Amino acid sequence: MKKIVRQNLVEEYYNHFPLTDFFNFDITPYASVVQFESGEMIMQEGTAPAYLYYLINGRAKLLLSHDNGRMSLINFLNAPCFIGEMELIGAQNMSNGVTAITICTCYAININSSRNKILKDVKFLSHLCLFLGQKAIGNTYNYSRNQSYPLDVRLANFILLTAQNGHYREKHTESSEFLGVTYRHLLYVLADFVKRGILIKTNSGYYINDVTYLQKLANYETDVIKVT
Amino acid sequence: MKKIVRQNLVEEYYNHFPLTDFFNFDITPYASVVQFESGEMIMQEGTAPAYLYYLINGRAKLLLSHDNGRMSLINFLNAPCFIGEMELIGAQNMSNGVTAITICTCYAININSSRNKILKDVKFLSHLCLFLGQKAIGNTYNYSRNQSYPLDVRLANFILLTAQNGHYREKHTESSEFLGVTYRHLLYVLADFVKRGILIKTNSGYYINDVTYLQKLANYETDVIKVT
DNA sequence: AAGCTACTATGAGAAATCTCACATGCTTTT
DNA sequence: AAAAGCATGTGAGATTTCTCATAGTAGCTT
Repeated sequence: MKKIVRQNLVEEYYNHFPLTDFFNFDITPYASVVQFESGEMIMQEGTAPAYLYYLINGRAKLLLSHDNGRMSLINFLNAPCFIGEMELIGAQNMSNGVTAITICTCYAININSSRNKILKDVKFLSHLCLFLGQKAIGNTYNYSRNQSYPLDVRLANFILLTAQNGHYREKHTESSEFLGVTYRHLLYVLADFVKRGILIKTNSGYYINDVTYLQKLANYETDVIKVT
Repeated sequence: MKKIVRQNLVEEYYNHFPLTDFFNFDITPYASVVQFESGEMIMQEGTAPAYLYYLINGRAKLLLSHDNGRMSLINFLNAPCFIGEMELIGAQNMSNGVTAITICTCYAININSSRNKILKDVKFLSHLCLFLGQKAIGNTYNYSRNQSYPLDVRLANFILLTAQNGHYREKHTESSEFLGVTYRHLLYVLADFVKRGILIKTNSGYYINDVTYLQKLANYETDVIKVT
């Protein structure tokens, strides 16, 4: 986590993403602008987070570790989005793990010093309710949408979400678990993508050769498929 | 919607489910206790709801109608649970449809007269955040759990959720859509359940012959399945 | 009465997906 | 150095699920 201190840069963020509008009191003494590198851990699972983050730029993933020490990907977090809000309001006792996929720029709000003020701030609570509500709606939409689609569609989505610089390099074991299919089958479909010229296999993963087609697949409209 | 007026009954509800604890002001002038019959519409889709409900007993289903006039089942609502909270906070402009599955007892809070007070009440907003957060967590858990399981498991769950008095009588077209499988395949699996003696076909639906087995299936533990 | 739509129902073959079995390479443990 | 654990890869056969085709029934329309 790198704190951004260049004053003019910080001001610019505040201008574009007016965090101050979320609170009835002055939040700036408690907040700073921070950045996480791609792959860096934003929240460690099981620990009580010290900050409430508000992701203003970037993409992260939400992880859950099982008893056997395995990690599984639960969901993606896209800006703009709170991180750590569940723990803050106590909906969750143990925090989930969150890792940056791309570079993530966030407001970091120190909880310890401001918790009482925050949790009694009508403006903030309203915003949080709205955020949680919309997230729930989005999730529901996504889930019910996903469930109907065969793996190639979901995989296309997944690749687009996790790839960086046109390069997909997730572990097959983790992907297959997240996508709810067998490792074996995932490999079949990946091989099929390669055969179709959508992906190109590299020694460290897969290179996206035909983004357009991948996007078409991901957006999945019956018509599109019929044509293919 | 039937309003419950017998004073001692109303008091009993308030004692068991202290709605008053959700607010910093006295909500009772705005609230009443109401009951919906099984199958009765609790919220009509597309209309601005007049009440915020808090379901204290019963089970309902959340519906969404498509452009073509078709309804699809999105989710189940189990007590205790808010109904209409998304519309209240403005996370959703058009309300979803909600229909009672079993008899549903709710607190009905008149929105028009109390909206301003409610939306500025810290206590209520905190509770709502907590509710929304926990619901989101539950949903996520459910969805990621479901996606991995074959139809028989999900169907077992679905039957248990929708059946009344041991009788399952959903329309196959709607069920198959909700479960994300073909009509054809749903019938196969239902037929299989009948063959296995779990269900018994009646002229109006299916009678649950072996609840225990259905529950085992629904809870799906690898061990259980291995044995079968 | 004929036609239309929607739900139910069943059969047969195809496609998607799973299970199991086995081989390889890379790390970590012993 | 051997053993064990884990991710990758591939093959073959089994199971689940889909597609398509066909029919019957009920209600509604014309």
